[in-house]
Amino acid sequence: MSTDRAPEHPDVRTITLQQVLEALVDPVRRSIVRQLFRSAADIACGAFDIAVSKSTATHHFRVLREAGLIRQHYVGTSRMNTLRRDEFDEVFPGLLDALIAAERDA
Amino acid sequence: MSTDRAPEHPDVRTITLQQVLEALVDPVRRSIVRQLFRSAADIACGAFDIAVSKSTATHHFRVLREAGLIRQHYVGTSRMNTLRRDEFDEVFPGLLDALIAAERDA
DNA sequence: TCCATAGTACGACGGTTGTCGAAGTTTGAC
DNA sequence: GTCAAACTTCGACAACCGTCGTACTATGGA
Repeated sequence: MSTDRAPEHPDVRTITLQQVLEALVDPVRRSIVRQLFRSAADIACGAFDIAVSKSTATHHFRVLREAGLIRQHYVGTSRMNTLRRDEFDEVFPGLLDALIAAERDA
Repeated sequence: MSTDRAPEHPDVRTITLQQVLEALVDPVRRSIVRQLFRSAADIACGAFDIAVSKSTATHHFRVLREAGLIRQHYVGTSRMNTLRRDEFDEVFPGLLDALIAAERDA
């Protein structure tokens, strides 16, 4: 009975720098963003290389989504993740690139 | 008896992005950085427009100093603060500008 | 229908951090 | 030498955050 499984995605223009920094100060969440940044395709929650439990991972994805950094949609039982790169860059120009560049070899 | 009042200033090249983000995720510390960014001259600790007690301010300045963002030196009883902008930009190119731009009207 | 897979929701717990006040130190001015 | 100004240091306290396990839901395949 198709419940609404589509999560809320905020308009990036309503996101504050405070939210973005709170999201990206966590190394696990930064790792998720880096993996998305490097990947051409979307990545399922379970396919990330992160060293935390599933419930913790769910928490991190929610924080990233609410900070306007990622978009999520279901494919079967898998939740796919995309970086909202272009939208984000319009509101915070240069920020994502500078952050990624700062950890190029991580 | 001139005790050594010169505080430790880390080489910016040894600073991690993690440290920088932990420093800048705090709105009070970001406000300090913004005020320094806009000012041509150095600013004494007591001359900043921040809404915290002196002991809390001391704490914030230490965090910023240890994150390689500011340089401090005494002039009389006043501790003057400078943004280590050029050095910082070399290690984290574009980051400071992007962050300042994101809160241009704050 | 039954079950495995993929995630989410909900407490709970522990460590970290921002905050303050009180007390101490250093400097410069009178 | 005395005193005020400018910070720092040192606990203490409260709030927040990342973490986990357990229980739950939804989907798709056998």
